[in-house]
Amino acid sequence: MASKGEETRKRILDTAQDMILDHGYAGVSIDQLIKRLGLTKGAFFHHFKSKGDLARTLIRRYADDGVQLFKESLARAKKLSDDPLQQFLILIGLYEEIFAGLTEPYPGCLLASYVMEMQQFDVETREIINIEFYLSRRELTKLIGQISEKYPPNIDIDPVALADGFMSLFEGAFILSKSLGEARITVQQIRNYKN
Amino acid sequence: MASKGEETRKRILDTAQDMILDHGYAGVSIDQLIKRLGLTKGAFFHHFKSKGDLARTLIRRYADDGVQLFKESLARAKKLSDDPLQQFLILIGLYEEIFAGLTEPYPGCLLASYVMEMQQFDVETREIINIEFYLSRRELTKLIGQISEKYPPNIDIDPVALADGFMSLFEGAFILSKSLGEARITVQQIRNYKN
DNA sequence: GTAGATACATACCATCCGGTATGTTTTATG
DNA sequence: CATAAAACATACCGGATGGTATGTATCTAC
Repeated sequence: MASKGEETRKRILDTAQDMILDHGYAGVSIDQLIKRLGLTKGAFFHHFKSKGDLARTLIRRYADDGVQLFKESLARAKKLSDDPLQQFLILIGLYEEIFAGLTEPYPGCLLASYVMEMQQFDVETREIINIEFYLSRRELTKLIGQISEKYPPNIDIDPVALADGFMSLFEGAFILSKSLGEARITVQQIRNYKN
Repeated sequence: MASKGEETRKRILDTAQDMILDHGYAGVSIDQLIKRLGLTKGAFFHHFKSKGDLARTLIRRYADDGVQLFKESLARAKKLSDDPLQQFLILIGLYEEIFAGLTEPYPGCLLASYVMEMQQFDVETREIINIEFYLSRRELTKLIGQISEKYPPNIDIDPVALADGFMSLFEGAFILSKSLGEARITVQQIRNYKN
């Protein structure tokens, strides 16, 4: 079992993430955060040496979780099919499942949230964001490349642009869903787009 | 010609928008803003009665400009063709032109920026954002509906979902372009998606 | 030209902010 | 059970923040 300290640290991270997705990073003060947690300044600064440290830790965790989820999902997809197109469709299906299971107050993407106030963060934090996007792009491009090799499209395509398009659709859906309430359909819509 | 006061007011709005797109709304203080403008507190609070007033005015202007641009572009498209599909493609082309003309430090969308710290704003400000998205969705849905009537698709589609998909792609492209530098290709990519 | 409105500047304030110094309690370990 | 480290609490600080009160210059209209 996790020690008391680690548990508190996790609680801080979780609550901070919730609040940042609603108010933005600069819009969340440490005072507000610890008040909601029922903690004190001493407790917070015992776990994080600054607010920027919290921001870095938070986005690193988010990015790492995202990478792991992608790896696991891709592994599952590869186990279920040898065909790259089928793998891609399964992959999307798995993500669809996850987002369909989420309750109404739609969370949003922490990466996008950070990007919107990029200049607020130090270089290291910004680097984490960039790496995450480049990584996603690379993996998606690889998959799409495999698909277009096996199923030569009638029009010539740019796998990188297609990967970007997919990611854009993904991130944009978060924005819409937040302002309109629900847009999970969009994720499902992607499947129609593929051919 | 605009009076001196109106000019200053416009300068405040323009500079504020620039700064908010880089630092987020909460990340921009009035002190920082007026310092960059070479103004004083008195000047600012003469033009806006609070920071929230600035936020509201700013997003209203942005939304109104967006609506007008859409109307003008659609009118131009309708003048150039009677076919709804062609109109849609021309419309996209016009937007593509605009974004292709922008210089490297990619601005971003103020609406998306606000959405990321939605709880920071009063109900009226949030309402402006919601209305803007609903309006865009309605207009796009109408257009797509006309297209699918004239060119019955081989799979049955949901015009609303397609409109959402388009908007998502649009908004998401802003995020990617901001974190990776350039993604205007994505806009062009949309054209391939249509058929 | 002068009265009033508009457009700014100056000085100030209460509160909040991130951060620190220092204390107290709890927990793990020998 | 003693002890030290870890986990938290309390109290405080300098500066930033949004906002106000009040003054002054500039412009406009009669």
